[in-house]
Amino acid sequence: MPARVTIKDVAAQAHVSYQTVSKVLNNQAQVSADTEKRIWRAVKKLGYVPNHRARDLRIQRSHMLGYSWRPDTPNQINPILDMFLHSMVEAADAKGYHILPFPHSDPENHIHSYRDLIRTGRVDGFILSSVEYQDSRVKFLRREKFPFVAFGEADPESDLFVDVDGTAGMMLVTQHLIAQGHTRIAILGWPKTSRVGQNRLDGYLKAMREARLETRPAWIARGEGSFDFGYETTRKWLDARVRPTAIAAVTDLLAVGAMRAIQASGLRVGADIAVTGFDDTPMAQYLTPALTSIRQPIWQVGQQVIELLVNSLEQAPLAETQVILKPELIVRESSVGR
Amino acid sequence: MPARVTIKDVAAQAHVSYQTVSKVLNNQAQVSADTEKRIWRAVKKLGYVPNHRARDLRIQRSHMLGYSWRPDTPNQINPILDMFLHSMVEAADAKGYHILPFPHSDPENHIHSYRDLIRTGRVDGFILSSVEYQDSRVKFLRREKFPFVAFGEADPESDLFVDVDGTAGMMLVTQHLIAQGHTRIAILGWPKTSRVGQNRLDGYLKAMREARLETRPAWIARGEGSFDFGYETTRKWLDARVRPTAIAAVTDLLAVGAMRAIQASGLRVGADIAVTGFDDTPMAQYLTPALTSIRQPIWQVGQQVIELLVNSLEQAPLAETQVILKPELIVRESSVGR
DNA sequence: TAAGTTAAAGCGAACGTTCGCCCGAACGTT
DNA sequence: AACGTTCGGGCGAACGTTCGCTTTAACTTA
Repeated sequence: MPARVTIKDVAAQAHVSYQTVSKVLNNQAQVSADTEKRIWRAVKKLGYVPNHRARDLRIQRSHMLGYSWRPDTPNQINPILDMFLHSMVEAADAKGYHILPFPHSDPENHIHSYRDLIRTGRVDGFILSSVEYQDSRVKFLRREKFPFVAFGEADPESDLFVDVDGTAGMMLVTQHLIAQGHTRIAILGWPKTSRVGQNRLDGYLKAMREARLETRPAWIARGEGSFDFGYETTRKWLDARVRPTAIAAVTDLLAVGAMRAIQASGLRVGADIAVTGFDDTPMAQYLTPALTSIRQPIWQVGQQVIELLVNSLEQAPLAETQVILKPELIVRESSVGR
Repeated sequence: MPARVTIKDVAAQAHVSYQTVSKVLNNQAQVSADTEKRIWRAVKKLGYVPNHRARDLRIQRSHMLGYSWRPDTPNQINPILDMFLHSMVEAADAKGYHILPFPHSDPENHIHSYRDLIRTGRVDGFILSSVEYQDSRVKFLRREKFPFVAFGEADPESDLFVDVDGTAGMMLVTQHLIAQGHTRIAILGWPKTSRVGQNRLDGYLKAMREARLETRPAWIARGEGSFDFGYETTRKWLDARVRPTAIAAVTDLLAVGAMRAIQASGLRVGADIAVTGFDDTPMAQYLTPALTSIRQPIWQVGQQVIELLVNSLEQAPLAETQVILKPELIVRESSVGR
């Protein structure tokens, strides 16, 4: 490990006091063009880079943004994480910040991690994902007046957030099915406690209402977003006297379960019964038939989240405090060819 | 934001000098039981937590471990990232460290990011993944004598690394196919430049040799690990005069391509031609038929990587410097039922 | 010419720790 | 009684910055 080159080395090289070097570096300087030039030359020559540890201590900021994500249940991956994290890391880097991922413990000890990171001065702000109704993290951070941005609608009144319009997404899907001539459309949804699930369901309901189509309570299923729930529910629907001709799922995994159930009963997905997913998981395109789904603009979400957070940290004027992005419909074989 | 409570506040509360508090906190103390008790009580009462920024500056460490991963090519996800990162984050946390993910730029400017993180004192060490032959990062860090651990075999002579035995994995798969009665087994592999790809191919070759089965050059395909390559290559094999009865792929995605080609030509995967993948991507279990694959012990890799790195940073004795883990065969429908 | 104004750069202090050295008291030894 | 040891704890300094105040010199202005 080579000897560190500090601001004092640069100062010596340029024949000025080290504080003057600091001024030039943060260009808040009253400095003659000549000395400025000398200083920059010295910086270049010695390959000086400011030491973040010292800088952060002095200015009482860490330039770190905390992020923790929900650990996956064993068989469910988080297809979004990769791109989301990558997007945030890049956006943060461009603004001189870094992302600090930390363990997402159970809701009980949850707040602990947040509190500790604040107290130890590790982070300047947080990014929250999977925000639910009455989220304890939101409450805590708001109480502490500590900066954060949520991915997912937090409190419309006061908080910063970025969200993808799930209602619009589900409307897109439902309208697509209707355009294909379907009228008997069932939905595989999430529990009522899920904010995201509720939004998506609303989109389905709205599209159905606008098309003046009947929604049967029996065709609105709510459960966990698992393969099994999709499979079993679909089986029941297939066994019923009147079958739906299309099934819209709020998750790709649920859709896969539905597809399997349909295929197991000898019917063809797409031709006999249309199926759609949500999230456009990577596997969607590789299923047989390939799954129609809704793609979220995750990269943009990451960029926006960081933009909002950094601007608020640096007291920059916020053009907008709440960003709602539109998702995109990806039509594949599972919902056409009737 | 509540006023920070510093070590001096604790000292005042306990009626000692603040340096004494520091000693107690780092229990390198010559302190009477009485004062020690007083100090701890004060710490509790005030809810004191040491400020990491200041501590890190003083001791010249950051307790951060840098990690950057290869950004995904658009259609390929990194199913491993989620669990790997999570595993590392947890392991690091347990030892008082944090993971710092940073942008993985193109190989050219690549080293820049590493150098900057070192110079600015942001990190104490690095975790490298996707290590290839003649990896420039490895060369650089070795030259700088900066601590790092590789996921993937680096230099057996000198470096710390954790790897999953790809050769063993591919042997497992090949032997499984042989046990199912297959003798004409083809392999979908990666280019020669890929270290991982070479290891896996070796496993196939070894298993075939041990079983005294013939390996035809035409049945050893090498290309990028894409769906298309799997699809096209398989089509060619199917059109040939003599067909393989089983196809082992070094990637799930390649296997999916193969499955599609087989199904497109009216054959049944499993019953007519067996297919196996590698990595046990989450989608593997949801394909029809479900895909036999090899699961890597990613969680353990993450734990071991951190263990190695932290121990080497803290000069702790290293029980082992190079860890090779065995993968696990997951048998599903795509390779049975002949 | 004296006073006032401005530009350039220096200087001390502080951020919150840890580290190593020093000092005094108590104790035991010859 | 004088001397060495040990223990408990205090003190100054340092890590590498940034911040705000002060000083010096040069330039205006009346």
